[in-house]
Amino acid sequence: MSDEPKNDYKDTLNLPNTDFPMKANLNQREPDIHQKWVEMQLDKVILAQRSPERRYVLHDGPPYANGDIHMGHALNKILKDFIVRYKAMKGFYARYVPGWDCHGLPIEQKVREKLGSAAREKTPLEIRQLCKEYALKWVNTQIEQFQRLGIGGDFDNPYRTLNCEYEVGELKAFRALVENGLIYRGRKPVFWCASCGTALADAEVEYENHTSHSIFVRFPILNKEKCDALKDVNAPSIVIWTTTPWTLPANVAVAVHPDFDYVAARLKSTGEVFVVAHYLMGDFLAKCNLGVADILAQFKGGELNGLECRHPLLDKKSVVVLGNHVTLEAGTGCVHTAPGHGYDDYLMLLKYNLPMVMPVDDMGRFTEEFPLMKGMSVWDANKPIVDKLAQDGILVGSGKVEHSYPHCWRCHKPIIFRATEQWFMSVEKNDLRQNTLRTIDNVRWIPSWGRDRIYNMVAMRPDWCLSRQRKWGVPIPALQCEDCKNDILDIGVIDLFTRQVAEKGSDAWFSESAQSVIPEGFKCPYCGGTSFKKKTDTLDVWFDSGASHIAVCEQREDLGSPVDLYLEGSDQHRGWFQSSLLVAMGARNRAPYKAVLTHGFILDSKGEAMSKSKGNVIPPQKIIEKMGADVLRLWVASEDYREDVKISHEILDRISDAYRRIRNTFRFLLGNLGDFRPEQDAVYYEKLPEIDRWALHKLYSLMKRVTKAYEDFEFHKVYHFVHSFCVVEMSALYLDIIKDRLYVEGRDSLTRRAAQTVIHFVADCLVRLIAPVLPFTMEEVFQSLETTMERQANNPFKSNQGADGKPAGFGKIAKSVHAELLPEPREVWNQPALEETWEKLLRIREAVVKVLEDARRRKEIGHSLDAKVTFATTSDEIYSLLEDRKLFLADLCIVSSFEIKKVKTFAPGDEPVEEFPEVSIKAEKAPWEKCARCWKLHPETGKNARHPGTCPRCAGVLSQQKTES
RNA sequence: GGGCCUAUAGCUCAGUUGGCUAGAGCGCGUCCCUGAUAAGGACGAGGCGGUUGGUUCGACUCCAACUAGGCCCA
Repeated sequence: MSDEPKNDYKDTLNLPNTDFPMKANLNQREPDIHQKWVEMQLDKVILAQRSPERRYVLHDGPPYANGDIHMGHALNKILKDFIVRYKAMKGFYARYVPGWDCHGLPIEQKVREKLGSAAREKTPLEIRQLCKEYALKWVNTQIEQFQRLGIGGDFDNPYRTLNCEYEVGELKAFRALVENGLIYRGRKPVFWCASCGTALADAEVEYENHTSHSIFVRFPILNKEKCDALKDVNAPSIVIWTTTPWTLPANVAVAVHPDFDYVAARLKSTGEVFVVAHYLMGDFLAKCNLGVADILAQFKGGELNGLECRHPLLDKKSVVVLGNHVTLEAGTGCVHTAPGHGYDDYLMLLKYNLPMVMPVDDMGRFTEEFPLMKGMSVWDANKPIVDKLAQDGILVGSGKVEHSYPHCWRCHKPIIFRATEQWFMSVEKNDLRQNTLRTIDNVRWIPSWGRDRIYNMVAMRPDWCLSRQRKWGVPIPALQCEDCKNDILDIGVIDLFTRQVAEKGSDAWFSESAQSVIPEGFKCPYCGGTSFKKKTDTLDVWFDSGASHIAVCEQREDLGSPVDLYLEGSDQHRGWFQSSLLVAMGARNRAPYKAVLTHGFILDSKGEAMSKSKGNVIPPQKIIEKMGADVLRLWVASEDYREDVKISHEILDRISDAYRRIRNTFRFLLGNLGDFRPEQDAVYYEKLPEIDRWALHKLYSLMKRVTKAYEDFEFHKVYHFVHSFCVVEMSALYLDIIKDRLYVEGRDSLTRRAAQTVIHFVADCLVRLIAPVLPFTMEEVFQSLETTMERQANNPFKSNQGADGKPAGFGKIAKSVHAELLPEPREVWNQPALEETWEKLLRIREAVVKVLEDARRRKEIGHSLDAKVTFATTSDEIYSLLEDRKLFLADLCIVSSFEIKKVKTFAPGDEPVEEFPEVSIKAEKAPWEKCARCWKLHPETGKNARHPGTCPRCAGVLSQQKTES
C-alpha cells in the first residue's frame, strides 16, 4: 500500500505464462480426455499409421466376470497397458484384445443363490440365460472400470468365453485333443454330498466340526519274508489309523514314507508285533492302552515297499506303497489308502496303478462290492464296521475325535470323498509331459525363475480332470449308449455340435435333440448300439480360458499364434499359463506364447496380503476418485512388480508428490515456450551455450536409459529416471539457472532462444517418453504443447537441426501423443567428454552452494543473487577449468559475481573447503546496488538515466524493447 | 509338509563378477526466495544391511539354518 513510486519492471520481463494448470484435477479431467479418445477413435488412428507386418501381440488373460475390479486387476492391466502403448509408440502394430472369463461355478452359484429354492424349478436353459446376463453385466462394468484406468485396446471387440465364436474355437481345441487321443474317461475322487446326490466344487464346501470314530486297525503282513528286517519276526502287522471306518472296504493299499524310520514292536503283554513309525510308537501305544513294547527291528519305510497285507474286511490283499504325503503328525505313519476316497490315495493309484474300488453309490450307500452291508448308508455303517473289526481281532484301538470336516454348503451334512467317472486329458499320452517340459525351455520366462516354477508343476501334475457336473459352461459333447451305458466322445458328434454352436451358441446342447448331433449310421463303438442320450457335463472353466489362443488368437487375423507375450500374476503358473500351454501342446504341439512375464501380488504396508477380514483392502476406484488414474498408474510404474508390491496411503502420498513434481516441471516448460516457434526460433546445436549442450546430453542419456528400461519391462526404472531427471537435472539445476536468461534477456535474443530450444526438446521428448505411463496427463501436456507451438506441417526445423538427419517426429500435426512415435535421441547430443567436465564443474558448484548456505546462516545474504563469490585455488587443473568459463560461473551458481584467483598457498582465514583441499571459497554480500529488474547486484546499477535502477544489461534490453514497440 | 519367491534408511528404488566411510530421490527438520507461488532453491538428520552361523585376508554381495512375509499345492 506504499505510495512510494516503485520502479516496477515486472511487465518488461518474459515471465512464464501458460493455461496448463498446476492443479491436476484428474478426477474430472481424465474422463474428458478419455471421451476425446473415443470420439477420435484413437485406437484405429494409431493402427492406421502402423504396418500389420510389424506386429506385437499381448494376449490378455481373461479376468472372471463377477465383480468390481480390485487392485490386482488394476496392476495387471496397467502393466499390460504400459507395454502395449510403448510398443505402439515404438512403431509396432500393437494389438491388445481384452477378454473375459464368463462361465463357471462362481457365477452359477451366485445366480442360484439369488434364485433360492426357485432354482430347482428352472430348466438348464433358463439357468444358463441368467448366468449369461449376470456375466455380461459384469463384463460391461469392468470395461468401464478398465477404461477409466486409461487402459487402451480393442474394447469394442473384446473376447468373451460365452460368445458363439469363442465356444466354436474352444470346441475346435477340444476336438483336436480328442483326435490326438488325449481325452479319456476315468475315475477320480471328488467331494460328494450323499444327501444331495451331487458332486461339489471346492467352493461349495464348508468346514464344520464333526465327531468321528478314531480307530487303529491292523493289517497282518502276509509275505514278511520279502522284507529282510521282518523275516525273523513273528506274525507282524502294520497298523493304520483312520477317522473314516466306512472307507475301509475301499482299501487297496497301505502307504508309508520311504525315508521315515519304522519299527517292529512286540507288546510285552500279548507278544503281538506291530509295525509303526518309530517316532509315533509311544503315542500309538498310549492311545491304544497297549502298555510297553520291545523294539525288535528298525528300518526305513522304503524297505516295506511291495509287502502284502490281509484286507481287514474283505477276502483280498492290500499292498504297501511308498508316498511322500505320509506325515508324522498323527496316527502311526502308516496310511490306509483308498484311492476312491482320497486325493493322496488317488495319486498313489496313479503312481502304483492300483485298482479303483468304489463300493459306495450316489446316495452314499454300500453297493454289492461290500456285500456285508449292502444298501446301508456309510454313516450308519461306521459302528457295525468297528464292531466287526473288534470281533475279528483286527481292531487295535478305538475312540472318538472331534475335528473340522467338510460339509455341504447347502444341506450342511458332512460330505464324503468319492470317485466318480470323469473326462480327463492325459499328460502322458503322446509324450505330452516330456514334450511340454522341453517346450517350457524354449519360452522366455521373465523373471527367469518362472521357468522352474512351471517346470516343476508340469513335471508333477496329474492328468487334467476336464469335466464338471455343472450347467454354466461349454457342454462336453459326449453321448451315452442306451444299451451298454458307455460314454462316447466322437469327432463326428463334436463337429455336428460345433456347427450348431456357431449358430445358436452352446445352449444348443440343451435345446436340440440328441438325434441332431448323431452322424448318419453312427453306432456305439463298444456294443454297436444305436440309441443314445446326451451327457450333461460341462468343461472346466480353466479349459475355456486355456483354449483362448485357439479361440481368439488363431481366429482373429491380426493376432495369430503364438503371440509375443502373456502377462499375469505369478499364481497363473498353475493356472492360465499352464492350461494354455497344455491345450496348445495337446492340440498344436507348440507353446501359445513366446514369452511369459509375471508380476507379484499386492500387499499392504506391512507386506501382508490384503483381505476383507484384515480391513487393509484399498480399492482402485477409491484411489482414482481421490488422486486420479495417472497417480495410480505412476504407483504401478514405481514398484518393481516382479516381486510382490506394497501399497499404502503413505506410498500413494509419496507417489502423488512425485506426480505433482513431474506435472509442475512440464508446467514450467510450457510456460516458457509460449512465444517459441521452433521453425523460426530454434538455435543451431553448435551455437548453444555449453550448459545447454550439457542439458541435451542429459536428455540424451535419459532417453537411452528410459528406452532400455521399457525394453526390459523395468518400469520402476522409467519412473526413477524420469523423476530424478525432473528434480535434479532440470528443476534444481538447469531450469533454475536459465531462469535469468528466459526472464531477463530480450525476447528474441539468441541466448534466450537457445534456452527455449533446449526446453522445447526436453518437453517434446519427455512428453512422449512418459506417455505410456501417464496417458492422460501427457495427452494434456501434448495438446498444450501443440497449441503453444503452433506446429506446422512440413516443419523446416527438423531438417536443419538434426545432425544425423533423422526426423525426430516433429512436423506432423498429430492428434494424440499416443499416436506419436517415441523420440529418437540425436547422436550429436551425446557428449561424454562434456559430461565428464561437467561432473567436476557441478561438484565445484555444490561446494560453492554450501558456502552460500553458510553466508545465509550468518544472515549476510538471502537470495543467492545477493552474493559475490571469491574462489581461490592452488590447483592448475581446477583453475583452468574455471578460467575457461569465467563469464559463466556467476550464472552457474546463480550469484551476482564470481571471481577466480590462482594462489600458491591459502592465506590464514581462507581455509580450504571440505570437499576440495586445493580450493578455498568465500561468499559475501556483493557491495553493489541491486538491479530492480533482474535482481542481480552490479557496480553500474542505477547509472542509466532512462531506465532508473537498472543494471547495464537490463538498460540495454529495455532500450531494445522500446525500439521494437 | 512340498515347489517357487522376497527381506538395503519412514517410503520407492540403486548397488556391475565379494574389496566404500552402503548410495539416489521422496518424505521429515531447519533456512532462503516470493518473477514456476497451494510452486521453486539450499543445508541437515536418518541404515547393526531380517536373525544366526559358515567360507574368505575381506561378505550387503557366496553357502547353510532360522525368522517374517507372498503365490501355488498338499
